[in-house]
Amino acid sequence: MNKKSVHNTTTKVIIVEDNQTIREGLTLLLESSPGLECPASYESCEDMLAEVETVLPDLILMDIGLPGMSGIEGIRKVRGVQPEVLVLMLTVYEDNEKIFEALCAGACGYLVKNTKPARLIEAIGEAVGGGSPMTASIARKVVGFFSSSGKLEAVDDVKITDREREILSELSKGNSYSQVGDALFISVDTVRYHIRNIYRKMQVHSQSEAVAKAMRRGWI
Amino acid sequence: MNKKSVHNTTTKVIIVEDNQTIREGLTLLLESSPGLECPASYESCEDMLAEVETVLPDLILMDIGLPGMSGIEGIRKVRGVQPEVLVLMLTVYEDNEKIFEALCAGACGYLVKNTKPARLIEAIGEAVGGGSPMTASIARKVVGFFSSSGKLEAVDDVKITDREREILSELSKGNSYSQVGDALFISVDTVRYHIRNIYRKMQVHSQSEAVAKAMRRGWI
DNA sequence: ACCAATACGACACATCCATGCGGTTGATTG
DNA sequence: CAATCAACCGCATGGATGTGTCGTATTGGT
Repeated sequence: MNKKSVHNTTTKVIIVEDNQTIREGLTLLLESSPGLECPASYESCEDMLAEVETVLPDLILMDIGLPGMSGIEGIRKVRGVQPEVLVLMLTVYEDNEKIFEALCAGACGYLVKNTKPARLIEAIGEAVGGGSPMTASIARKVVGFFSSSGKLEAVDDVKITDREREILSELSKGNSYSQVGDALFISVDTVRYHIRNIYRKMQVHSQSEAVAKAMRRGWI
Repeated sequence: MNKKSVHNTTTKVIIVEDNQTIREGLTLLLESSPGLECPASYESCEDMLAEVETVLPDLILMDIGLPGMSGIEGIRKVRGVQPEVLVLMLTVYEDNEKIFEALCAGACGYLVKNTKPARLIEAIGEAVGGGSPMTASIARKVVGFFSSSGKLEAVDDVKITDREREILSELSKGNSYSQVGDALFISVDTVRYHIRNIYRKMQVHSQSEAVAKAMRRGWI
């Protein structure tokens, strides 16, 4: 929580958007909305980053396709110096890659540029209130990421036992067979036994391959 | 797209909820909403699964804490037989684990039980329309998952070279030193050389540990 | 011109791994 | 009760790995 927001009730929103028309339109919209103010707007992340520590915004409306530093990189940079600031993407990109890059970088919401003014104001309120505004289709993509990762790497019908998972986990920590045996209170030969079964089930022939595959499948 | 939904404009919503009062209240709400119908409701996943293939619902309102099979397991089961069906969670649980399990299992949205009737009806429309309705705080948790995974594992200042990354990648595919050498057109001993450097930089002493660590750091 | 970093190559050797074979025990399930 | 399965244990062996030490070549930077 920064000092400014304690002392006033308005939410400071700044804009990073290279298109001047859009930028000015947004500024007007924000300024005409009760509870919001727009103390500054920028046409590049570099400009924004130069001032962000004096302006201390509560929320940043961020474009992606910008001259110089991309909006994605801008998120990382600004959250490096102002970890509490909220970043709301407002862009034309609706492809998975951009969406996930932005969210991984720390954006708290993602809107597309044809969003109606009223919805945008509402979304800013949502973000400030602890939510993550997204368009319907983007929300579905985000949620869909989990159900696809739930399937993970189309597991070809193999199941691994708890014990085998433990063994793999120990191997991934760099333990040798005998160390794994000590850790799990079994003999080296039993470790071998389990690893044989793991290799057979996963159709691999080395520790590294087994560990890598297991990690991609979310087993360890 | 199932046959039924082609021939009528109403959305079939069924309910799985063990509390009779809530179940009946929801049924009334759905039936009184234009465009929605509620042909059936169940107090357990088992009951629902027995009829779902004849009822052919468009959407399922699903609780989690149920007698017998949990709602989470119910999602997996029902999507096994009806992959197109939408599942909207309606539960009291708001902890990360339940949320992510449900989404991984294939739920398309997640609401909590104190949701207002009007919002619930709206959410059903959103889900049918290709969205993923969630409460604000749950949306933030979902998005927060990405930003935390984006950080990966705090890297203790080490960098590996492109060549070293290639080597690790080959090892993770299960290739032996000589196979890696063949793949990258270098000798086995050079592979050894690179692996020595990798081990030194990462402070590990086995392939598995190196591969696991590299994957957690997003290097491969 | 020199230094540091990177990539490449070679030899040696103790240890570890992958895989073959053979077993026993207990719990679950048809 | 027989069958299955997970977990447990042992032994043998060729080949792979981890680590030591020694080189050369190229490249980018001060």
